[in-house]
Amino acid sequence: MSRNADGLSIGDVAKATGLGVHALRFFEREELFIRPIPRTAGGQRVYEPADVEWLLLCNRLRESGMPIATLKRFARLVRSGPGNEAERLALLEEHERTVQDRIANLTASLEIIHGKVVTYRKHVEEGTAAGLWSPTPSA
Amino acid sequence: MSRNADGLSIGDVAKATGLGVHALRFFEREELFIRPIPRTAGGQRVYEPADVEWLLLCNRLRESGMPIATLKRFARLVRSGPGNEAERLALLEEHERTVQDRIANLTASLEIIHGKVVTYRKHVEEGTAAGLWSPTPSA
DNA sequence: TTAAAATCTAGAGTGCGATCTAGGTCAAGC
DNA sequence: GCTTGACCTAGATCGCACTCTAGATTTTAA
Repeated sequence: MSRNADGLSIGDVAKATGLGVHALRFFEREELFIRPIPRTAGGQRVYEPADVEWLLLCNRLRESGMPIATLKRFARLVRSGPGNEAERLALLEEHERTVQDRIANLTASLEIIHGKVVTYRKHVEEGTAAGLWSPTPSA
Repeated sequence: MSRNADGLSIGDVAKATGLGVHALRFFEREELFIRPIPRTAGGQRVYEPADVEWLLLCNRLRESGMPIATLKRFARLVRSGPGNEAERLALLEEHERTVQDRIANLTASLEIIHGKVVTYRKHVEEGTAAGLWSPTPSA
């Protein structure tokens, strides 16, 4: 489908990134691309593979919890070209720390959840009730 | 603050759980407690320590991504008393898998982000530009 | 050539999870 | 007794990130 010679339609990009055409138009309105997306004579967007690559990174950043506002700052830095690499680095390092913290926090929660699972498993297998929640706490 | 003999005010519980009085009232409307919270003659909520313990677990479950709807199902199971431990276990096991997946996914994203960080760090230190995003992808 | 599928814009709507507002009532300390 | 701060209800509002609608236009395939 779509356009010749590396020209990708919005539908192609949606398929390649999992993002959905509405989301892609939303991304453009929010200035999350690293360049203005050109149009055909008829006004339809023409992407290229590098846009897809960028969107795949965006997906990773979003999945790892980066807010749109931060992604927008990063896109703006990239869009404005060479010379601000230290700023881009600082932004990515900050996000890296955030993700590390998030993983640590999730791991801590996981241990607690796993503890509950073990307790319930033992109870279900053996018929004891120690350590389980009862509907009337102390009263 | 508060009431005598283990009776905790909503403000006490807010402090103890970090949840905020609005959130606590919201939780009650949503039936996320494991028992009906009693009131003073004047109509003010009276919590006890076991409610705080429950809320701390709720915090862990929420932080680890459990939706309110699922938490509500879990609370309903606990509220309805002994006999459904196998269901509670199934719910917790399912959530445990979800959290494990989430950690794996975050870890994968972290590796990619770290790769970018390393690339940018090298660039900033050495002044090369290989592997960095430029504003006009291929054109 | 023409029908069907994809795309366009601007703007409204959705879902989640709180969070706040308004207009009071209750309770603790001086 | 009175002030001050905490608390009450019901319902509105918010922030985020999409997601969809409507109605028109463009593109592709038969």
